[in-house]
Amino acid sequence: MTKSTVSRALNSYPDIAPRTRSRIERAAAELGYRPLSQAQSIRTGRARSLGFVLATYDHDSYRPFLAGFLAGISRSANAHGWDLTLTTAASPQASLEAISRLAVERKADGFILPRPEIDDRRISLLRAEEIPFVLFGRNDGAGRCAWYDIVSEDAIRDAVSRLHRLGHRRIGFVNGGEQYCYSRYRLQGYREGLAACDLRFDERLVVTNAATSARGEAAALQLLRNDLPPTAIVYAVDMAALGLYRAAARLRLTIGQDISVISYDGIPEGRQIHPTLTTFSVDRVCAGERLATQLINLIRGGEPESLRETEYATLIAGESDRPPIRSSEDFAALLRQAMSLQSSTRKGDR
Amino acid sequence: MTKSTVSRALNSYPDIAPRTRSRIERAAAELGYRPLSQAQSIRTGRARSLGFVLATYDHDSYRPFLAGFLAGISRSANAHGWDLTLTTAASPQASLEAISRLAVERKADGFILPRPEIDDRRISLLRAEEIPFVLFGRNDGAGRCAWYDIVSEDAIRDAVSRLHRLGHRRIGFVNGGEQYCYSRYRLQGYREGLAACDLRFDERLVVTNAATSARGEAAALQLLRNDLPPTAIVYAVDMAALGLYRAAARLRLTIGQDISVISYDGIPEGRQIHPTLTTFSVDRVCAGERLATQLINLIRGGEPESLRETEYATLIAGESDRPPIRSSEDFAALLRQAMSLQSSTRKGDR
DNA sequence: GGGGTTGTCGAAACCGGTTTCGTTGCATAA
DNA sequence: TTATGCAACGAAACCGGTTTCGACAACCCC
Repeated sequence: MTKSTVSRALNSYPDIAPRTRSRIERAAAELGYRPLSQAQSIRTGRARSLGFVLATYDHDSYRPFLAGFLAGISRSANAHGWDLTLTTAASPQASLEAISRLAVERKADGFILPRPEIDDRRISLLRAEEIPFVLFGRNDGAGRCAWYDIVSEDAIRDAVSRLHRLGHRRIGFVNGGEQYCYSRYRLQGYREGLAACDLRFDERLVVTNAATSARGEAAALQLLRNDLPPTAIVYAVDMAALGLYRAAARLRLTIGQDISVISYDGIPEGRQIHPTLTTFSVDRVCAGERLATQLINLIRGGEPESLRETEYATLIAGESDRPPIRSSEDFAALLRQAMSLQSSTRKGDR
Repeated sequence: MTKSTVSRALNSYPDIAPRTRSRIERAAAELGYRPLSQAQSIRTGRARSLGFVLATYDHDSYRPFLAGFLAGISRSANAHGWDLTLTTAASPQASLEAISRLAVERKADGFILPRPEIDDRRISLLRAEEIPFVLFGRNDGAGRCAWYDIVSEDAIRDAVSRLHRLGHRRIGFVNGGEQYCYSRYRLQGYREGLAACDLRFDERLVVTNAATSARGEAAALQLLRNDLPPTAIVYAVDMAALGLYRAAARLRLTIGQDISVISYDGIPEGRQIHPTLTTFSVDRVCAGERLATQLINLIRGGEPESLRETEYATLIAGESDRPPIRSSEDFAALLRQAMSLQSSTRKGDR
């Protein structure tokens, strides 16, 4: 019973007799023996660890989810006997360097990449170095990738339909960062929703690049300055939708009455704000779990094409979407009044 | 120039000639050579990695800070050539198991423990196993520990003084979780503040165990039901203070007029809510950096007693603390009216 | 019954380092 | 001049595993 026999038994080599193998396995279980991953690593090159680079320069929107997302990754990784090596990066360049560093130092055998961009340099790097990775989000242009994604286009489409059923006929859309792949899907969902309701696409009702509440507020004001303003707005990102609450407060508008909103993400603040936000919620814990599992399978030699999963967002009905209480024309008149009032009193503020 | 010479040169052994050492160092720099930590680990037992166990069962209050905190840890660790191994735990028991696991598998050489509790089982475990750790927060009962902490008692004391200067004479206090060490310090700060202003401590003005917005809301209602209610409340935790906003909205009170509030933490939501929250902000990035640096020094053999640092919270003045507009008696009358209105309309809500 | 497979395991090399020990050369003291 | 000591380095063992290779016995076939 030498260590070489033990090693081969535990790694399911074919040249170990079934009886020997089970004896070894039993003994290992009794002694609580688990091979040190570092020792394995120097021969195999595998660290049994997943890499995750947290981009601190990225907008805030996923921070509320961070704990849950990490919990999902960690839970799944631990279940397979793997661990999570985390590092942060303050710039896109630093992200790339962090990935390379973790890879050459063999601190991570593969990476989970959140929020893929259209031309994502992380993907080019990882592919060039032949390092396994999974995307949290699809990337159509990237070829054979493994990914997990929420079909946000479905959610946005349903949001439009839902508002239409409530009686809204001018429905705006505030999208997230254009560099991200998700914004294309969500815009597509918005267009699909309009088409399904026989509404015309009007580019004056669309604002993009709003993923923070400040941007979301500016976007709302921009939309509401339209000649024929929307009576409802679909936001692609919850954090931005919170900006609408601020804009509404400024203009003395009541959300759920003067203007409706449905958003996407499911941040906890949406349940606490008044009126509560109707939003499509994403299960980040589950996402983390699935991504970790997929990445481990990929590292073990799975085919990227077979490691693709999608999930649906679930509607959390709040109080922010109600039937319109007036026509778009009347709303326009009200807004003109509110905005002139707003600008004339602004200097007196504070 | 054998590998043993190189190893000793890079690890500053004394039996290497200065000339040889510098030659080796230069060559290593040119080739970009860095010893694999796994290979080192099997002989030295050190993984050059810090452990952090994220407690997902813990209340939400530090989630907004999580990214920043991790960024601080990661930045400092990387600067020293170390890495961060993260895992999550869904229960206190799971926390302990996660710590043991990471330690015996040598995935972490030491741990950063956030939010120490009065009788913290993590501390007993780590001490019993002789594993290095640093606390984010003091723990007077734990003996020779290294820690980094914000002197929150100073902040709370100053909050009381500030409200007193504004004219408030009935000042309530809503504390966080009693099991945590920090709540003792903050209560102490509250008492010091009262003493400095010649105000009497009145236990009816103190609520404890409120670290979430739901609890904070309930705490506010409890305080406002007093015969002589506070015209200002100091909250030990921002998340709980957000609950006061909800309570105020219910009771048709305007924060910064009918009631003032100063809180502690500096969560970003405080800047976005209306009126903006006056709060003492904690620099979590810096905390992470310092903690990681201290832990590395501790692992390298530093004395725990010499690895203790404190920092001050910085006041972020918002609009939530203003002079009282009426006496506590008048406020009590107003509240009685508001509360009866509230309870009679409650059934009609929604 | 002898030679070739096949199944099973031990021995040994190896991974990339660290650490101990022994050797060498040189300076110093006897 | 020779013994002594020390500085500086190489050789080799070691850490805890993995992987290759070879040995041995049992089995099969002719």
